[in-house]
Amino acid sequence: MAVKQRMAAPKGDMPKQASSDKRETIIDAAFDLFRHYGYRRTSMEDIARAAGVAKGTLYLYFASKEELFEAIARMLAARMLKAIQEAIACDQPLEEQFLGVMDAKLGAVWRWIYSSPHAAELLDPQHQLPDDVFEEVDATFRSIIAKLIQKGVDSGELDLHAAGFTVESAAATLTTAAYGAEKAADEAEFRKTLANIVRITLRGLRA
Amino acid sequence: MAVKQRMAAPKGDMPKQASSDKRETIIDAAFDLFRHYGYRRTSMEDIARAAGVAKGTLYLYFASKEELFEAIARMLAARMLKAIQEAIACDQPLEEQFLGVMDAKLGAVWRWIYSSPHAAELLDPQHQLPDDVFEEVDATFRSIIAKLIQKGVDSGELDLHAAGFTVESAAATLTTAAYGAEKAADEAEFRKTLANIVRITLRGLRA
Amino acid sequence: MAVKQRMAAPKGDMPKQASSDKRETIIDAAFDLFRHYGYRRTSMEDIARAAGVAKGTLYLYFASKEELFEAIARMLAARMLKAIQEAIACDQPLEEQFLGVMDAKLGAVWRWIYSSPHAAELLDPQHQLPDDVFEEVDATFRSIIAKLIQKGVDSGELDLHAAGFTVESAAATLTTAAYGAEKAADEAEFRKTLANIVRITLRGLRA
Amino acid sequence: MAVKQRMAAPKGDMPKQASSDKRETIIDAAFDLFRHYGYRRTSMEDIARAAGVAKGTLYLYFASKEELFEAIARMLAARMLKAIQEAIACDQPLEEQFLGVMDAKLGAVWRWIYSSPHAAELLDPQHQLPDDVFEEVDATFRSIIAKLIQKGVDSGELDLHAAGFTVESAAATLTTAAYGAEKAADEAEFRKTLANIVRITLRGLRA
DNA sequence: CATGAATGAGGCTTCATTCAT
DNA sequence: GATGAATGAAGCCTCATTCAT
Repeated sequence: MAVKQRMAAPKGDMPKQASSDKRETIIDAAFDLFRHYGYRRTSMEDIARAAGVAKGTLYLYFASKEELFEAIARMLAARMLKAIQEAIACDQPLEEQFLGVMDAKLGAVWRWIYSSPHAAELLDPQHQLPDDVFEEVDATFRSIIAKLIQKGVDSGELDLHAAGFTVESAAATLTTAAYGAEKAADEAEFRKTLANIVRITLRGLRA
Repeated sequence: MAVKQRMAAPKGDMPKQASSDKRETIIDAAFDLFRHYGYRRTSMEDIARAAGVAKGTLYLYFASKEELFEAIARMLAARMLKAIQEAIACDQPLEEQFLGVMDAKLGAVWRWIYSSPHAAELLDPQHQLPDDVFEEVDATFRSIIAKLIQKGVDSGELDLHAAGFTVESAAATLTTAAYGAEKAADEAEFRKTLANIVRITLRGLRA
Repeated sequence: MAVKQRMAAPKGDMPKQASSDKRETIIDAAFDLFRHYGYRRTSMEDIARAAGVAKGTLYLYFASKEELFEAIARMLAARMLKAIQEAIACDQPLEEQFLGVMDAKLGAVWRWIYSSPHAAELLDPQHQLPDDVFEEVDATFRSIIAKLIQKGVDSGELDLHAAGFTVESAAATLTTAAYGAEKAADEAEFRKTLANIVRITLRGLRA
Repeated sequence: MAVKQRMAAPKGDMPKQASSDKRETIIDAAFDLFRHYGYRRTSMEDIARAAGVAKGTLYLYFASKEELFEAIARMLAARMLKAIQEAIACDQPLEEQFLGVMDAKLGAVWRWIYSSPHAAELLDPQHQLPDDVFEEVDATFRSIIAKLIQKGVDSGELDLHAAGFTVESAAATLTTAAYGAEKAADEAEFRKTLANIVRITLRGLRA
């Protein structure tokens, strides 16, 4: 997975590249094992073997098993943020945009976490994730959802007043309802359920 | 196994009580510790101490740590089933009944599981719960939701056709959306979120 | 297994009988289990169940698991002693008598101990058998063998002098050689091997 | 696995030695303890302490207590095989050769196993030794005994026909009779008893 | 930087023995 | 005498982490 590059290093001044590679190699290997076997059942020994390095090497890049886990979480958060922001780039009908943003976030989580038989363990807050790891992701997500709702209100498509919601409470409710889709057993069901939830809730807010 | 005898105790001699309830004492202690510290971090030693018995005593009632965990799950399932069935006993407007049933199930889960910082671990399928432990609960729950929707359709309050749903898909969607409420941070938020989700989705199905 | 006899006890003065029965019931059950599963793998729980009594009852008859084991050994020693003494009662040719005595002792040991897959454990001196338990058996055995050899010398059938033996050393050697037969895998092999050893060693002492 | 390097150590720096021999150090320590205290009463903790390593280290070399035991057995089997093969190298009278081969095998067993007060436990088939561990040893032993008998027959020294034996049955009988010597209480007695058995049985087969 | 042998605390489970009833 | 629930010491094994090379 990690490609060694000895040739192109003229002096001795560029070990960052290889190092960075090794760091990612480890993260990838660990994430893969965590998803397949869970946090507990994946030993540092396993990770080292899968990454093709010695056990001690892991501790050169991560202070502990827990910190390695956190690094994975941070990587996932970054990917989700990017996906969410890309989802509103294209111009589409309101419902499609809702669906797109939600799939960008929830779908990513689903594919990375919930599709694993050990989803629960991976989400256990025992792994004291620094509070801010997913905070930015959530904030961005909710603000975009709120913006879309506002857009619907402005265009007259939605009528929060009739339903007794504010933009904020509507955004919170839609978001939360959508979370339920993560219970899905497979990706097809996930997509269908998410679409149904978006459709039914938007109907509830329609003018 | 041990028969409870509260009535026929003439004097104050009911030492049988403690012995009979030992199994429950252990379950309670274990559940408490699991919620507070998670499955992994709760040792059999801890449970024994909390239950006020010796370590070996635990094994008189449960063959292993895992089996003790399963006993807890079974107890919770039984309580939920009872709560769900009680929730439809009283006559109320449709939305209230939806809310009642959902709170009976999801609220129970929330209070028992998700309110714990270790909810995730407690739900980890690693603990291979016999497939049928929560099956009856889920089946009952979904069938009652479906019945309520049918009732709404019959009374003309709901119009699935306009929304493009069948009774089944509507029931599934409502149920799933409601699951999202379990993400709530505290019980007040849980109740409010659940109410919002029920309101907004029912509106989406209104005639 | 143990028959209760409540009727025939006129007063209250004869509990020795029943007690003694229970003691033997326990010994029988324990011996059976020890032979089948070995000392370690047989728990006091198992013995109690097999004997049809409660665990605590075992301790009314035997101070410890070890003492129960010793009681079994003592019982076996007594049976062997009886068998050995019976073996010389009948009049027969010298070789037959040798064979008879040896089979009485070694055969008994073989059937009771070595035929068990856990023979080794049952003979582990960890079970500190009081030194005298099998002492009398051995003494009787050797003295009878010595007597038979003397008889052979007196009748001119054996010639120890030519072979360079005394009665004692000859008795010891025959006895020891015969012990080897206990390596046999089944009783048929045991008998054949024992017969061969007796035949060949007696030939070695013939005039 | 680890290569020993005694020669090329210029200074006094041979720490490699200790590391390389750790496996053997553990085996030696464990064998010693097993002989003195038996398998059961020797804990992994004890072995680690005796070998001067940590408990976990034992598991770097042996997967379980049982496997450590098997490694000891294998080592003993190898040593016995070597001793047996060396015993027929030198040219000697028939009886001396018998004695030599038997002492090589039985004497080794006696010194290693039966001299321990826990011989029995060490031989308990509970420790499911792979069937072939001592198979080669036994096969070699018996085949050599048979060869020696054949040699005696060829030279006219032995006369199996008169005694009613074949080479095979004679070999089996001698071998088995010799096993009895292992009952000896100390090494002097063992040697004397073995010599007596060999002498008397060979006399039984003489022409 | 990299290695991997070594560590040892900690966890689950068993079972001989006790004792209140 | 008889019971069996309760005890708790002791045992085997795992694995995150360290450190000398």
